[in-house]
Amino acid sequence: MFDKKDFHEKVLIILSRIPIGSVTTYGLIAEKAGAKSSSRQVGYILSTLKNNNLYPCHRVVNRNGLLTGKFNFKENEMEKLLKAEGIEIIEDKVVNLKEKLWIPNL
DNA sequence: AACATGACAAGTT
DNA sequence: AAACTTGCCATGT
Repeated sequence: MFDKKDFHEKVLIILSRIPIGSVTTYGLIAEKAGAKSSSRQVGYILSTLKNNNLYPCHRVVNRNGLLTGKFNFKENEMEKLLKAEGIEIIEDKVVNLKEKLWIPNL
């Protein structure tokens, strides 16, 4: 039984634990937060955070490694932040995603 | 209250 | 392999 508040909370917790230099996906976060099929809501939550800079929103990409949320940032802020952490981006996609991917664990 | 939309993902064609 | 379809569910109109 997961109510939306729990889900939201867990997402934030997981989000705050993404290591520098790694990325993770909406689906993985959703799964660890207890609602495997709610990956969409994860993105929605991030958008409501409005890039507080309190959470590393830029380290979340879709399962393809594509920077789907980049338009929520200033121009190419997202890409810049990731590159600054050593993540290579080509054509808005994370290069070698498998290596950079961080699997959330509680 | 009903309907459309979205920072996704998995399955089918 | 790429395009299309379906499931999902909180938010906004």
